[in-house]
Amino acid sequence: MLKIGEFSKLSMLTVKTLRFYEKEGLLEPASVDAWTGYRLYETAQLQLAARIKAYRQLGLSVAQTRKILDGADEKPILLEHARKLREQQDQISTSLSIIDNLLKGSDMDYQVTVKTVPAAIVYYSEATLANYSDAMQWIPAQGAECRALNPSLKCTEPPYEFVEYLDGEYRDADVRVRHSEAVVSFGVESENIKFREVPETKVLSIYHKGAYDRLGEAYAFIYKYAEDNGYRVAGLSRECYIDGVWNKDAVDEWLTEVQLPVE
Amino acid sequence: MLKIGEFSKLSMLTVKTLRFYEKEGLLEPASVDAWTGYRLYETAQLQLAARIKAYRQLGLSVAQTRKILDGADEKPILLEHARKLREQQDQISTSLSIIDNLLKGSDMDYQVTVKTVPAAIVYYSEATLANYSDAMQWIPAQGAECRALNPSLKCTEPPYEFVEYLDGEYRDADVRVRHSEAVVSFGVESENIKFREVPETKVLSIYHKGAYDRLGEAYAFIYKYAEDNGYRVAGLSRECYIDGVWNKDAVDEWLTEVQLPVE
DNA sequence: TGTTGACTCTCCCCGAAGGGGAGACCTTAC
DNA sequence: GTAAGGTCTCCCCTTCGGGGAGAGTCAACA
Repeated sequence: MLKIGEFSKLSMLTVKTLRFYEKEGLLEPASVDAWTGYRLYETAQLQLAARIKAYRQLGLSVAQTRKILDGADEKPILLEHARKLREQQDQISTSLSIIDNLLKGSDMDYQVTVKTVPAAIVYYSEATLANYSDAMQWIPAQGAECRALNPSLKCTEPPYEFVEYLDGEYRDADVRVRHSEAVVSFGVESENIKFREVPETKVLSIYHKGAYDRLGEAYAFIYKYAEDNGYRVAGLSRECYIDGVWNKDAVDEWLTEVQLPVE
Repeated sequence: MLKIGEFSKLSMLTVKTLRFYEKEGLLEPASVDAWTGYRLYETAQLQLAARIKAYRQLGLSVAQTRKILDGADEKPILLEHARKLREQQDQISTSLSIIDNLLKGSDMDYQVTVKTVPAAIVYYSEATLANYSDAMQWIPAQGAECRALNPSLKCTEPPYEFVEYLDGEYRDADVRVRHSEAVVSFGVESENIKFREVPETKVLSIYHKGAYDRLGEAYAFIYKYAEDNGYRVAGLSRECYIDGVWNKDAVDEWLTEVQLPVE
């Protein structure tokens, strides 16, 4: 019979851990001295301790380990665990490549985050604009037309409004655009205004501060970022106007989010 | 000014998380209504929120993120974090390959664990034995000789005693062996008995229960295991006799640990 | 004007897997 | 006899928020 400290040295589990495993029902001492409360282990229990240690080293939780020791089939538990480990591996690879990029490209103007944008019902309209600055007149007109068609239709709170560039490539004239704005339900359509449901979308997101003439850099950055870090582009990029001429006087306080659907 | 719920939707951070980040000094609301206590955020803070989110998605802790936001150089923090991530990756790869092995080889008699055996001072002696069963006489004789040379020298508590097979290959006759036993200090040597310090050693460990005639399977298993899972053998394997004829009558209660130094 | 439902506030407890330490008891050696 | 070291239980601590209670606030609807 071994006292807990001796068993600890032989099993390479700390005393704290042994007491914890007893509390969790993983590894009970062979006997407990009724008078002193000392835990007493047998050498034969080293085998069980090693088995527990092996499972824990694989990353299985105490609860999963207990299930297996209690006689559950270990196969599904191991398969599930392997799946989670592979997920973690992917996650770590992505993180590593992002860190590499951060360390290399010292001029990191943009911070990329991954979001999942929820599904939404939107009204939308498409147009070909002679140049970008026309958008500032065109977009409000779409909202006005929709409200004229559907006087009682509410936009979502908070608002979610975005513009997509349908050309898929950069051009500085005759830009094909689609404007969408989230609303609470479907409504009456017209030649110009249609409704549809935009599904939940995983996007890379960056914020651009300042005037729109440098938005191109943001696009270049996010596309390069997606490519460098193994994301597959899965849709048209979106521009969301958060702060702009309607609420900020200073141009360099304008804030625009650029979203790129991925995977 | 946005209420916490609106800011939460735009930033894709939960309300709980925003309050937590405020408490941690990561992201303070632009203002707090003195009367109601409501937190109010500005749209411009979405940029900061995105930055924080980006760091957190890389796996940086809140404390590290705060350091960076407080102006610390992010380069060393990122490098250190990348190192940790790579470590995790290695760990996960190993776990995955072990799980694969477990799932394939359905007859897993042995549970392998990784241990780090602490350094120790040992007395040791080497011999060539005609066959394995001679060991049962030879080993106690070494202990007796050492005690004769060093009457007051104590063995460590718990005892650590092991045998290495110096031939590096299996043979069933004329086996070259080295017996070592950990003691508390160096002592007087003889022709036969020498002292040395065994360094700390990382080993794979398995327990073998029962008679010694099947120990070969344990060796086969642990060597194959090391090879399959990317460990590099870094020394001679060791046999530690835990339970045996000296304290157990039943042969199938004998317990022997086989250790294989790796990496 | 009242009500109702949706937000928001603070405060407290919870997890996973033990680590650290206090205060009390036990064993063993000199 | 005593001093050192081992062991006991009990409590708090870690990370990053999640869940919920109880109370106060806000906005829309009747």
